Amino acid sequence: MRPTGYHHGDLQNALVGEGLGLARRGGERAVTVRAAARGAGVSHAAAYRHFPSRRALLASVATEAMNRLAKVLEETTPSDPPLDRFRVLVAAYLSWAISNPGVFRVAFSEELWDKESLPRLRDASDRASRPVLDAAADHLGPSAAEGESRRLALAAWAQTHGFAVLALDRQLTQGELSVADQLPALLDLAADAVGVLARAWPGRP
Amino acid sequence: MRPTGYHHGDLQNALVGEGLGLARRGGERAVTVRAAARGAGVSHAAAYRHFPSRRALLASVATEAMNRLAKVLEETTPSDPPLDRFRVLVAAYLSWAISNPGVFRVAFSEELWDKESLPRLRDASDRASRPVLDAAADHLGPSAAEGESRRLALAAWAQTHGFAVLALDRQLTQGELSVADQLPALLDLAADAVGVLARAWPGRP
DNA sequence: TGTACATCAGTGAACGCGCGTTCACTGATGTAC
DNA sequence: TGTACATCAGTGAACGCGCGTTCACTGATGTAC
Repeated sequence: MRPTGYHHGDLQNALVGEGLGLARRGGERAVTVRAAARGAGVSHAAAYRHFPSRRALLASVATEAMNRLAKVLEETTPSDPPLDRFRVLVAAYLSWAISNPGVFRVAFSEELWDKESLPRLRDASDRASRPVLDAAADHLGPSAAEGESRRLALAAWAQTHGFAVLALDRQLTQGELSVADQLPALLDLAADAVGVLARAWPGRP
Repeated sequence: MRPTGYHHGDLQNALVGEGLGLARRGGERAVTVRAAARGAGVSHAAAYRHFPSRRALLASVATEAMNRLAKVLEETTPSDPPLDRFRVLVAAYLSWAISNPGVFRVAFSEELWDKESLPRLRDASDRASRPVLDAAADHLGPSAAEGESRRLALAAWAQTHGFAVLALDRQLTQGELSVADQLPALLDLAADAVGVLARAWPGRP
């Protein structure tokens, strides 16, 4: 539909876009039906033509967020040797999380993963974890059991996710520095730590 | 002051206790001045005799939460060999986080670490990280540089915290199982991963 | 090409909710004398 | 031991806020004929 004064044309996507902006500026709690509608220049009742509830809107925002994270990870150069791939993935994950704190948090919002399954969000999440799983499998080589490379991937992911969350929660700074200022040091530490983990992982030939 | 019908006697502590209960049941968003006062059997205006704002109440709740986590970590048996200490600490951290999800989250609430320092919360946090730092220093031995054992401690903490957060956000389950049901498998995986990390850490004699 | 009409995507007003915070107040406490 | 009084810790009502959600409605669109 072409946009007119009255009909918006693509309100559904516009609302998700606004939701991402709200998440960026204020985190999950800022993602409200009314604010998204306001941002899209539309009455808040109009949003209910496209989303049955705030939860549904938040789920779409989270799915888009998770897909963006997945895209960033997929776009890391996959031709590197496997061990370097870990470093590159860690750097991409941390950089994205720290540049997009509110959006990153919404992607993992407990509120959404709580109850029944949201298949599109689940798919986006699987997509995001694929590059790490692949790197682990490549690194351990074809002789490794599948379960073993999955364990390594989980451990590397937890390690990286932990650094991201702790940094966003200001647990790693000595006080005055902003999170972004500390990114280089953090990348060093995290990439080294994941490198140690992967290199020493049981099952490595 | 002795409690009477009119004067409560220890409202400040009672409000913090209620706040912990609210966090336990509903996470950070459930910790409100009005609900805490309600729980303590007092008008909500009364709470303002003891806390100047909701933020101040939440900070006290978070401080108490962090101190409880610290206590749990301190009470792990410190006589084990250093490498086993990591396993024990990881298990204690994860078990506590998964048994007290809402309280665990409040302890790390971004909202509180955001702005100016809250010295008592910072102290509680330092107290919680002490056992891990000590384990890292013991494990690496006296010849290791202080910075190096700090790096290992941070990496081990991030690893463990990452597992905790991912588990609470339902990122590690295949679907049907509850987080608590998966605790044994999670403990295995996380303790192994931290063990691999520590054993292989650069600088280990 | 023109028109009746079903359908769709908006509007604006309203409901009820729980919240943080403030205010003038009142009941209880403890201390100076 | 008794009493006046300052101080402290409560009460209850009120303000204003933003929210999710629903409702009857209206303007725009596109299709059957």
